[in-house]
Amino acid sequence: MRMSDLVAQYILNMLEAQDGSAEIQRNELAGSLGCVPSQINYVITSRFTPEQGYIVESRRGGGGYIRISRVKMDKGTAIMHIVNSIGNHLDRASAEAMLKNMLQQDMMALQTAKVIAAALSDRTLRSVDPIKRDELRASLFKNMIITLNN
Amino acid sequence: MRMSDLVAQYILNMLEAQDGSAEIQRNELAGSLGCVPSQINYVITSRFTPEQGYIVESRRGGGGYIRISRVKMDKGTAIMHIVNSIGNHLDRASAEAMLKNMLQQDMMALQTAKVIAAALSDRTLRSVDPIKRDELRASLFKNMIITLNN
DNA sequence: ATTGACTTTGACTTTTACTGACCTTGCCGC
DNA sequence: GCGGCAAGGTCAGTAAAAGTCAAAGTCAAT
Repeated sequence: MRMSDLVAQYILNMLEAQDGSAEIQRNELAGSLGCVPSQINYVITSRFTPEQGYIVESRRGGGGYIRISRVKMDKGTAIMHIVNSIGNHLDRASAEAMLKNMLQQDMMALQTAKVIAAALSDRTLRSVDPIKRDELRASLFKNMIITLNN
Repeated sequence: MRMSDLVAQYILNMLEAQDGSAEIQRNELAGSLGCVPSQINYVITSRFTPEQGYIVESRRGGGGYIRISRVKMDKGTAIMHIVNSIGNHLDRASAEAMLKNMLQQDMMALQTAKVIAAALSDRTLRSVDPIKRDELRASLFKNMIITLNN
């Protein structure tokens, strides 16, 4: 079995045992599984993405950690469908349309929708090269709406 | 648990119990929590900054003290104050500190704070050149929180 | 044999926490 | 005023994490 699969399996087991939330220490886990620490990062960025329904938070420094949580699927399948339909680019008009739709379906509060719309506006993103802008918008949109489930 | 979290927790409890104002004695607190006195300063400078909505006053010498108080303002004023205090750059740590404070002061719903945090995280902004990232973060933060006014 | 996607690695970076030696300030008794 | 004790302040150095990135390796499909 590949090292990356072992690491992923370990995290999945932990999520299973702990109600969808796992907190690990990178160096410790790497040590106990016998791999280099950066392998953990690789596994996380390749297998625990928003597209796959996970939220990852971390902190450096003494007593640091990496926390991985699985989004709850019950009410949230609609959100996962949306996240997966987006791809790597998202233009402003599409983003706004999706947002309007989600609001109409009561998938979020009005205040939340306004905040998201502000983040995705061209005005906010004007410092970003237009070529990169839609890529960033996709990332922003996905990462923001995935939090709505938890 | 980290020592710094213990100290912070102690102070927060005191603020909670005493209507937003806490007075401590540095050496005494360090002694009772089992850390060196300068740890208290570390915690105060890293977690009870003006940016995070606190005012700290102190006096040396016999009968010295450190007083920490939470500043309170009405929501609209506070938002304007925060927006104005942010220049063209905003690093991740400051952004998180401000957000945490706004949440604690009930300036937004938890869901909203989560969405904003997701937008400001280094993970979401990964595709942006680190030099430009803080500039973008400032823009995102300001534009998002300004919508909370209406 | 070549390609290209995925994996593995380790050197280097950044962030956060903790500590102790030394500094400054205020109070008090003489 | 002066000296001494009793606070708190500063700062630089060390340690303890996690993050980044590019080079090298693997392997299946062509």
